[in-house]
Amino acid sequence: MTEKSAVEEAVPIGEAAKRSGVKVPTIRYYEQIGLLAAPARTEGNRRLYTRTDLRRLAFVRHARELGFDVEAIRTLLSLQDHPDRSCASADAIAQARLAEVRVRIAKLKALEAELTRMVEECACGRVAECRVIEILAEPHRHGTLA
Amino acid sequence: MTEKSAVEEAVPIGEAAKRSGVKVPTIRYYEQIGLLAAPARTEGNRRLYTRTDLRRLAFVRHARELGFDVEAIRTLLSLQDHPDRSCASADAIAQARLAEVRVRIAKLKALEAELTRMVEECACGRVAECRVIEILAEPHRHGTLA
DNA sequence: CCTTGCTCCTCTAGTCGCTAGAGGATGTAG
DNA sequence: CTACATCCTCTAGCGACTAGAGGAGCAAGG
Repeated sequence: MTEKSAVEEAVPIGEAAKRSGVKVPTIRYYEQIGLLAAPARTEGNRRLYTRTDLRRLAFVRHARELGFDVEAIRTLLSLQDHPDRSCASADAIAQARLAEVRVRIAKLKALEAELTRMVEECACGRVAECRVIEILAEPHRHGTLA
Repeated sequence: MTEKSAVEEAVPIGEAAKRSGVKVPTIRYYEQIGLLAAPARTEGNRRLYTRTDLRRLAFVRHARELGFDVEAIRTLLSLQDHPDRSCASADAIAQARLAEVRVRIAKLKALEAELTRMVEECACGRVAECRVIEILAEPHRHGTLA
């Protein structure tokens, strides 16, 4: 340690990755696509992340975990920068995402049911009488599933 | 109609797309990656799909709807061609997929809960007191979700 | 016969959100 | 001073398509 406890504002990208749980190349990628602003650099051209940068990074990570796409996160970040504005659009984005998630869950449950039927009925003999293959081969009306 | 009802074996790619519910470029793509064998062609170099081809196409579509990846479908198709073999690997593939689906469902339910909390608590005032933004900004232990 | 307009052909490049690797510079500890 | 870790930029790849350019074939109407 040279002189930590006192000031020690900014950390290099590896530390930022560790603290945020976002991988190093991913952080650089976010910067490249303009999702995160380019941080300050050292003399030696290395990125230095301040506490503020780290907070944004954590925000992005959390939002990605919730499945928001990059465009949505861009909007959410810019909303965060304007606390006086109405949060109606943030709400709309979250609601839209919630609707998507519910649709996905419903579809996956239908899949689960069909897959369960497949594996339960498979007596694991020859392919000729295999329910898995049979069900897949069945004539199938379009768009029932997925 | 020139002479339909009698023989009328093969259809062009557009018809195949309509009947299978797989889009034209996707059918060509499946051929390109070797998931489907190249069908016969007319003198004028157009693809002609027989009933057998259409059956395979429907099989692939159904499998994709169930979320099997192309590699899994390759295996399932080759199993279908050997009805005398054991169907254990078909069963294994389906079981693996079922496990994946269950994991996805569990994760999505966690997401749903968190998103629901967000939108329910959002009083839709200013961003400053918006729960959606607030929750995203919260310090967050890694890997709880997703 | 000829044009119109549809389907078809091949080929390349783009999508999304990363991830991997090459090839090199910089920083730090022993 | 020499390892070695970490950092830099840049390009290419992943899966499963999708979009578009640029052209050929074909059936039907005038």
